Amino acid sequence: MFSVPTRTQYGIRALVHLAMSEARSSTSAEIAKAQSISPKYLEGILGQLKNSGLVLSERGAHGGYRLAREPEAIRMLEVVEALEGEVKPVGCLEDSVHCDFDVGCLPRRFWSGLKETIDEYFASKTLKDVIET
Amino acid sequence: MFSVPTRTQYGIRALVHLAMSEARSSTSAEIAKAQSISPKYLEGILGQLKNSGLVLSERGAHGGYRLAREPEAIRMLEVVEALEGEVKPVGCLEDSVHCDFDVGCLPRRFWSGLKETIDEYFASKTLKDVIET
DNA sequence: GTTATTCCTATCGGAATGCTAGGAATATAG
DNA sequence: CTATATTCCTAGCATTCCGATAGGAATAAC
Ligand code: FES
Ligand code: FES
Repeated sequence: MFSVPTRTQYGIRALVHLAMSEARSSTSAEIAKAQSISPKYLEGILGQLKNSGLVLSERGAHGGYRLAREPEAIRMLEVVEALEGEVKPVGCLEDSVHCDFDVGCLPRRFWSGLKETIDEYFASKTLKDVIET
Repeated sequence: MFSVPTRTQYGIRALVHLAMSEARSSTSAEIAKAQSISPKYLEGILGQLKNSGLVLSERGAHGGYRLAREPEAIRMLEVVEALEGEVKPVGCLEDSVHCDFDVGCLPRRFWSGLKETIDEYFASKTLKDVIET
């Protein structure tokens, strides 16, 4: 249960790779090979990270990707939200949407607490924490 | 992200229903109607909860389901594991399985910490906590 | 033996996931 | 200016998973 999509796992591995080779920029193909990730698939993932402002890119020969900020300034919550959207255990956590449970929705608070717990974990970790064993 | 399958949501709603009507036993159809859950689908879910020893059942006329223990003795971790299996964010958390990341696997600890965080949340809540607002 | 119920197994449509393909845009090198 | 290296964009596809449904067998009460 709660399995993390490969998209997110790969995205994080890619960021780890970039963090380890800071300064110089790495190409998508290089990262894919080093991390055993399907090259074309990774291209799309890096695109997402770029659109979210987590990495910078340069096109053309000698192009590639590098981190937009230092690892300690990249919160993992940002990363997972960039890759898979907000953590939302159950759909009914949106405002004003309520299930039709007649006696009022008891599980709601339970799920809401779960979301907070997960969000806090992700928010408390930075990319630097991830690469430092 | 991290959306909880309806299977688990329904299972918990069913347990809540049973907890609210303790002592007397409720039929699957009755719970399904009260909770707006597909009746046949719920049958299977209750079967799982029964096989995990969380609810007791009686067959035949006047049969039905009831909690196997009091709500305060039912940890939510047991419930979610009964319904969806162990919380396992990434497959590589199993012992001795290691990804082929060449410089050693840095994200591993990150995922492991996530699993612990989620498990602790579920383990800290009982069914009684869920029904008490 | 009739009725109410749990229990078992099989199946199915639709959505999501993980991945692949092809090529356009863009930058560098020579 | 051309060849090359790279990001970027869009479409499509195979497989798996999810949520749900169907039919009926077993069992217990009355
Ligand atoms: S509002 Fe989510 S189960 Fe009720
Ligand atoms: S052991 Fe899981 S990503 Fe490496």
